[in-house]
Amino acid sequence: MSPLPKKDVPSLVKDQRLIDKRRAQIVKAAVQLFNEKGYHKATTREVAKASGFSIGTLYEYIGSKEDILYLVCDSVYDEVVRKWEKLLDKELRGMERLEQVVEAYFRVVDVLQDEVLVMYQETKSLSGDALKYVLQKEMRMKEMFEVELERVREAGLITLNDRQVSLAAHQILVLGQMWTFRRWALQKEFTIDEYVRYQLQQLFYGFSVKKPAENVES
Amino acid sequence: MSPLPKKDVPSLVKDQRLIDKRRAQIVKAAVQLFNEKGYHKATTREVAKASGFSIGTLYEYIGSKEDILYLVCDSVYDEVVRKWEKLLDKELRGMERLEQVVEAYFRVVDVLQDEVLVMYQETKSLSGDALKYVLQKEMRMKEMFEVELERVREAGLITLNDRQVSLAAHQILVLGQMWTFRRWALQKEFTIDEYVRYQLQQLFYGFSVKKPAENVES
Amino acid sequence: MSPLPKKDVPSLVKDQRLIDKRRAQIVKAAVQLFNEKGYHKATTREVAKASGFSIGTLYEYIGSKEDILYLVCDSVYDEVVRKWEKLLDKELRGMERLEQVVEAYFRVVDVLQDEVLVMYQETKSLSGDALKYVLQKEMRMKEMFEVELERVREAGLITLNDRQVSLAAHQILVLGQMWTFRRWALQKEFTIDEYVRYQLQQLFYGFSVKKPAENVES
Amino acid sequence: MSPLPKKDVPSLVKDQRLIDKRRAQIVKAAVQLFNEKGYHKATTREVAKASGFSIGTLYEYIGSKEDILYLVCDSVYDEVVRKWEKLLDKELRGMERLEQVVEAYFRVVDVLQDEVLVMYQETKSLSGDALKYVLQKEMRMKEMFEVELERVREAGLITLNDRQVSLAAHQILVLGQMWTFRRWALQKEFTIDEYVRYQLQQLFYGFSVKKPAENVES
DNA sequence: GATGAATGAGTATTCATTCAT
DNA sequence: AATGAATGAATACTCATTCAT
Repeated sequence: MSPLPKKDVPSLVKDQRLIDKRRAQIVKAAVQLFNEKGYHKATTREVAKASGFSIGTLYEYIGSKEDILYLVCDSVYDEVVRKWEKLLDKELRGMERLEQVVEAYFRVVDVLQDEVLVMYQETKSLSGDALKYVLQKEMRMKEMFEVELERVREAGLITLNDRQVSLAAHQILVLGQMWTFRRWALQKEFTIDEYVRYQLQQLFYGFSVKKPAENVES
Repeated sequence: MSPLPKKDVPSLVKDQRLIDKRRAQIVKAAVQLFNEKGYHKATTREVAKASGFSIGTLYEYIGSKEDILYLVCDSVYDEVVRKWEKLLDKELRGMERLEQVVEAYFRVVDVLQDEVLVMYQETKSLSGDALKYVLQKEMRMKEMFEVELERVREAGLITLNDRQVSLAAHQILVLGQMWTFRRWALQKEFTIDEYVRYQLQQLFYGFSVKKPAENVES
Repeated sequence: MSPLPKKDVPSLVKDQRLIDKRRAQIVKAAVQLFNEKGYHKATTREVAKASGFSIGTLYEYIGSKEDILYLVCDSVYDEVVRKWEKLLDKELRGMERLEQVVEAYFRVVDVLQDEVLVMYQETKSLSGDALKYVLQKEMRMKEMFEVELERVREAGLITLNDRQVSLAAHQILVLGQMWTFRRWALQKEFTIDEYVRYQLQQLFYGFSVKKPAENVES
Repeated sequence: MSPLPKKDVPSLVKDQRLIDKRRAQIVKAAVQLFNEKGYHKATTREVAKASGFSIGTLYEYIGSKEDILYLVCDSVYDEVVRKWEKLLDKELRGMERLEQVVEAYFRVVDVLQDEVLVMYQETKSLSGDALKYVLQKEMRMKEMFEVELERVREAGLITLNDRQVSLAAHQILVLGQMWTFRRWALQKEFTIDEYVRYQLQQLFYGFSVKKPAENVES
């Protein structure tokens, strides 16, 4: 898929190599900080310090505090997708492929917990273009699940209509995020392995209703 | 169920009737404001003004800005439960009962969208006791769903183990909240009626897998 | 001596008997409060509460917070003088009379420690007329000592010129106050009895220089 | 004598040279301001403005308003001692030495009137450690006088017991401060030269009682 | 490119005072 | 006379951002 356009984050520095390096430092520091205290309570000074340079230098690589948040959200998305694709075995087909796609996503979220949580909870603090771009990435991810669901539907393995497929794609996305934003409860009850197993079961078979009452969807 | 303990919010005013009235005004104003700009960007002066009184008066009824957020979260929970219980038809049994419980919850969330969204997104900004009390209320709601699920399980209508029941309860809760925090996408695609129908379908029957691959849970 | 004019403190209440009673309550409460936290850190609400009535009632008897301080300073002075005069034995004459006058003053200060300390430390927070009236009372007290000193000088018992007499009167006044404002140190080292004894000795005989070097005052 | 420990006043600025310079500005401005309106009525913005920089800059060099007061008290003490020591002629001995010590102290107080007055009147507004450290400096000064008094006593020039020496040291300290806190009266009546002369006379010889009545101290 | 001192608009909170009941 | 709810000016302190070195 074609990479989505990114919001332009201004920098006073010319060397693109350096910009990338410094911004990686910033994102790493910011993720940790935002996790601990939240975006609003973290100060730019703290981000600079945690990034390993001065406040002045920080502002050589960003235009505003919000840019930091944008960089975080943007790069978290990229990393999730990168790691996720790495996990996929291209050979699988059918339900197994779908299972694998979902499981891999959940496992990446587990590994990038802090990152995903921050992106998830603070995205709403973005404004204007930044928000637009990040939501586009959200939608792009959702579409990836949609594509997979359509594939199994075309193979005749599931019987969902278009709208149900779309909703299911949202659902998968949210169930991954849920592993982070409800971790205060879920991670006391379940390991990631259990979470993957039970959620797959739930997604595929629901409550395992024994004697289907009337089918809700005619 | 016994009402959960509440955090003590200090007030300089003695008349409890008046306190309740003013705090209701505050909560109403705060919900709207926090929805528009978020908890952190809303100022106490704005809350006071939107509540219809001066900043000084606001502080006669709360001890700190965080108290406002606590009042919002606490009262939203109470209102959700109150409205929800009102919708329930006590006559129903079995899967129909469960269906109704979930549907009623989704519909209440739809009606109280702004309130639920604020509670949902800003709870994390609470600290100390306030956070503890609000999370207790979250857990209490989850337990309500758990009880319903156990009931149908005991009736032999579904085949989930204890942990799956717990997870499913979390899930129902989150699917309600999801209707608010993804409304930017979902509410463009679905009406609340559709959302209810599809999510019930999904919860009960999953993807309607045609030829069950190997069952994930042995 | 003719009573000095007092600053007019406005009251909405007509009954002078009641005014006096309430103001006595206010002064008593204020002295304690100002001692604990100082005039600026004590709030009018606290004064009202400690006085035994509401903030509204407080303002029926005073016009402003500063009036409270004025009432305190004014009444402390009056009480010091009243108690002091009570202690004096009118029969004494000469140095014994002077000794007694000073000793009685020190002892009254000791009894009214909290009151004197507040008056002493917070007088400077008064403004305009209030300050003027209180300083007049200070001067009046100083003059009382001056009169006594002049009396013994006229009896030929001491050899001080007019200016020295005036300074000595200031000194006596300050030595009394010093017992309160340095109590954190003095009252660990001395009892009031000792303080009286040593200060009288010092006032009358100085350092007990053995072989008077050249006399400083020709 | 070993310098007393100082309370740590936090600064966001790293250059110690600059910190010292800016704090000197702050102290100078604060002394003037506190003299005019008192510590409580002076605002931090006023201090900043009078210091020649913005409120933000002020807070780069202090942690709280109280720190300003602490800096004032602390530096006033240091300056008094510094200036005082400069005035002392190390050659003098005996009563002349004592006379000189006291006189020099009074003269320094006269020069640093505003500073001493502020320190004197506002010290009580300090809390916790700050107060502790400032009172330690007070005690240190008192001990300096004590040492001098003991020296002349050992030379057999005066006949005071240990406790009288201690009290006399307090007294000298207070007589210096008195020149500032009663300046509204004293400085109308006396020049500093007169004040020095009369107070020395008083300290050394008391009221010049002609025919010692009974000696107070046996 | 890096630094960090300077800036000042912005914000939560307090508290003396008023006034309707 | 007494009450206490309402008011809003005032104030300490923060922090994103700039810019001279």
